[in-house]
Amino acid sequence: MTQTVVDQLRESLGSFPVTERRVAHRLLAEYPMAGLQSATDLARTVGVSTPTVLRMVARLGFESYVDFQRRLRDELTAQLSSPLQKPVALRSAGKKAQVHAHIALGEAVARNVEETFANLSAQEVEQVVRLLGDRKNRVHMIGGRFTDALARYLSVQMCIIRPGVRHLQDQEANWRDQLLDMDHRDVLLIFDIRRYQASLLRLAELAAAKQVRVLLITDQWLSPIAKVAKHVLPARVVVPSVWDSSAALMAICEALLAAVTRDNWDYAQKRMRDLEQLRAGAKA
Amino acid sequence: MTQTVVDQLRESLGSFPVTERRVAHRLLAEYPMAGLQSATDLARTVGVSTPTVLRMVARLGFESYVDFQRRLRDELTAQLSSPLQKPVALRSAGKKAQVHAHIALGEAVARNVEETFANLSAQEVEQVVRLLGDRKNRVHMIGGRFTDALARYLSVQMCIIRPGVRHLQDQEANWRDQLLDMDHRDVLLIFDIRRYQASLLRLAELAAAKQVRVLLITDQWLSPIAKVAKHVLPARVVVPSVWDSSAALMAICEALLAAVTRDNWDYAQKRMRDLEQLRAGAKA
DNA sequence: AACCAGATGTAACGAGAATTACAGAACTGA
DNA sequence: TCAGTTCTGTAATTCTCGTTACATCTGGTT
Repeated sequence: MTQTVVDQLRESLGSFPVTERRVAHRLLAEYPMAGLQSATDLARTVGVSTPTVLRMVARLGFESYVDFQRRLRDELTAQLSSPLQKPVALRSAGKKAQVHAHIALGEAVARNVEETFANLSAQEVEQVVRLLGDRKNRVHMIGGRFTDALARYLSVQMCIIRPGVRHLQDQEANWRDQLLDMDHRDVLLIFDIRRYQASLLRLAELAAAKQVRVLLITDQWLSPIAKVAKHVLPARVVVPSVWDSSAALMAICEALLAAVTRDNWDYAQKRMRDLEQLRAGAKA
Repeated sequence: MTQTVVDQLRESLGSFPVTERRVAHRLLAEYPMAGLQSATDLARTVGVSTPTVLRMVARLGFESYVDFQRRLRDELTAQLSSPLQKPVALRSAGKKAQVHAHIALGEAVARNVEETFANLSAQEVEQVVRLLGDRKNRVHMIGGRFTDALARYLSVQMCIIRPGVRHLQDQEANWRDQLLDMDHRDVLLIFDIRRYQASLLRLAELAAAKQVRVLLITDQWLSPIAKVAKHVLPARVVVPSVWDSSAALMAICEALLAAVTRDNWDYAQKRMRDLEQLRAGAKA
């Protein structure tokens, strides 16, 4: 947007005829709502005729009054997009918790995410990011029964910004084969929350024995895999539900992804462009 | 002002008929600008008829559409009067943001989750829960490139507490076949955030045409699927990263799962016990 | 004093809007 | 599956609004 309507108004208002200037002033005084009424209404409140309003708008360089209003709306949406919309209170609920159980859960998740990040070691995060971002490393990801979705989620996105990333099938028979070719240049990212899965522990131990760097994303009580992992990132998972929440784990994934992307931005950007082209080519 | 229009919308939206609800959602998504257009324009962008918009406004208790618009304007002026006019400062952090960028992201995710739940309609959540919990319905889930992990996540867990839940393969050829057997007893839960996937829209349209109840979990700008969906649950996805965050979507999943589990607790508990036994048997 | 140009309002026009009535479609519960 | 009810879009109506042409007025100039 080259210049906002207010600026235009202030600037050229001086050269306007009296009545039109009055309109401009009203507009500035009640900006921008005054301009979202009908031209007739605006004219009435200012005490001039409708055409005067229209002429003023035309003098500003707009094709029509509708044009002018559209412009105002666009400006407003741009401004409103960020600072407004703050969620109403929300904490107040209290006894209503029963009625709106889902709200309580949402609160809990938000709190979990906060606490999770407050408890993360900045250094550890950095080191994990470096391992995942280093293209000399091959990266493998896997998760448990529920958390495997996270391994998928992260691997799909990580694949976009760098090569050598794969999601391991959680069939034990499958990853046994994969393990064969792994060595100290491999990184294995495992997701494991309670109830911890024995098969994953076996995998982690075997991998560690082969000098594979094992990274673990787990709950606050730490999966036994922590014992063989090079880095551990714990998250809060408790919510008022029968189930645990993996949302904080996902937030960690997203933080890692954001960091890796940022640290390898030049490379990633180029790669993403190439991918776009490939895809576009496939469609044509 | 007793109650803002947004509140009214969120509160009563759940008891609205489908098309009117769609209007309400668009209104919430682009609040309040969407309501300052002409009713006809709004109707067009939502894909319903003008009278539907007017009926929705009437249902909210307004005398006329003009009345409604006046109210919106008044609210806006009240809000705009002081605290705005300045484009978001917020950046203040500066270099510290660089060092602990992951913390900033965590904060943003937490905030997103809060706002997401604050903006959900309790009724709509309930209705979705009922649809997903009703064992007479077959339930299908699918997501887009990134969000499909969520579809997987939720389906895996939902499978545990009730039968008839499946995750659709996101290959277009695959779900085309599945669609053949769907009818009014089926529920299709779709995840779709920007950039919205054309294939999912096709799926949703075909399904809706076959009387399948389409549920949509999307971002705050609403996937075009909203036009054919029976229920829409929007989430905040913006974080300080190149990527969008799906964490709030996951929180919604978990809220839904918690509610469905609670509402069918007797059945679910029994089923889970049976599953345990089966698994123990397999191991022995 | 007469004239002229820009400014302003009045009135008529036409487009598009809100509103209403109605008929067909979809949904609900037996 | 079928009746009764609720939704929803179509189409006709009415009204308001933006737009335009024109007449009046004002102030400054010859």
